[in-house]
Amino acid sequence: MRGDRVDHVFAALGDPGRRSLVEAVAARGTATATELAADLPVTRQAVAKQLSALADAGLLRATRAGRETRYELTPEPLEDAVAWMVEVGGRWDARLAKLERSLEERR
Amino acid sequence: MRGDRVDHVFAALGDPGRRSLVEAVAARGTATATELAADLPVTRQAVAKQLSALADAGLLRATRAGRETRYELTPEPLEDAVAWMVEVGGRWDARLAKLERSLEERR
DNA sequence: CTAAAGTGCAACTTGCTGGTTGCGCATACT
DNA sequence: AGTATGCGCAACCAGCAAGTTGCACTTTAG
Repeated sequence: MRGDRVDHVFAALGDPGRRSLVEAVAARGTATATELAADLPVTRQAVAKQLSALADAGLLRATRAGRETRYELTPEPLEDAVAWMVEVGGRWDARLAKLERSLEERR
Repeated sequence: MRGDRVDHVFAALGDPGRRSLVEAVAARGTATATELAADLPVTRQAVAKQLSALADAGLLRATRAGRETRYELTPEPLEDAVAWMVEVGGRWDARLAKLERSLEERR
């Protein structure tokens, strides 16, 4: 069921640190834990844990290449989250309603 | 800053209980803490706390009428969250990119 | 006027979660 | 071969956040 997946997505995106990690990965296209940790005031393991959590939520995909593991964005779950938002808010907000229609066109 | 607001929104929606509260309020149009708590296995105060948190995030609006406080949905912050998602995922996902354009039209 | 309904505030408990440190293992460099 | 780099796992710590209980305050009802 999809509602379950949305749960994980929102939970994952709930943490500001994880959100900025998603942004960073999206900006670079691909990244490793040590790369990202270099620009952050936290340990590599902390970043690795968060990346792992994001991967569990389906937002990132991990690919091991040699001795490094590169992460890349998998934006499909974001669609589900967006769908939830426009579904809940669509009746109460004109712009969200418009997006809702725009989303349903493609179903 | 609006990114700050998005932070609060995602944090608020990160909790499954709060998300279902938002759904419940949206479904009823308007609701009070005791009303919602009646259908849940938690205390009224717990619900009240969550509603208060959602109100702080800007997702709900509280209106005191007599001895009861009714909450209603204010979906504007959802737009910001959607905007963040399509902005991050737009380059990697055709459907999100389409939504991004659809969103920018209205700016 | 008295009782009940509805709410808010505050203190306390508890489980989760993000972070750290300390390893051990695999892969690349020289 | 030997060293350095990168990663994952596990244990541990500290803070937060969700929930509960208890109480006081206001508004409606009888």
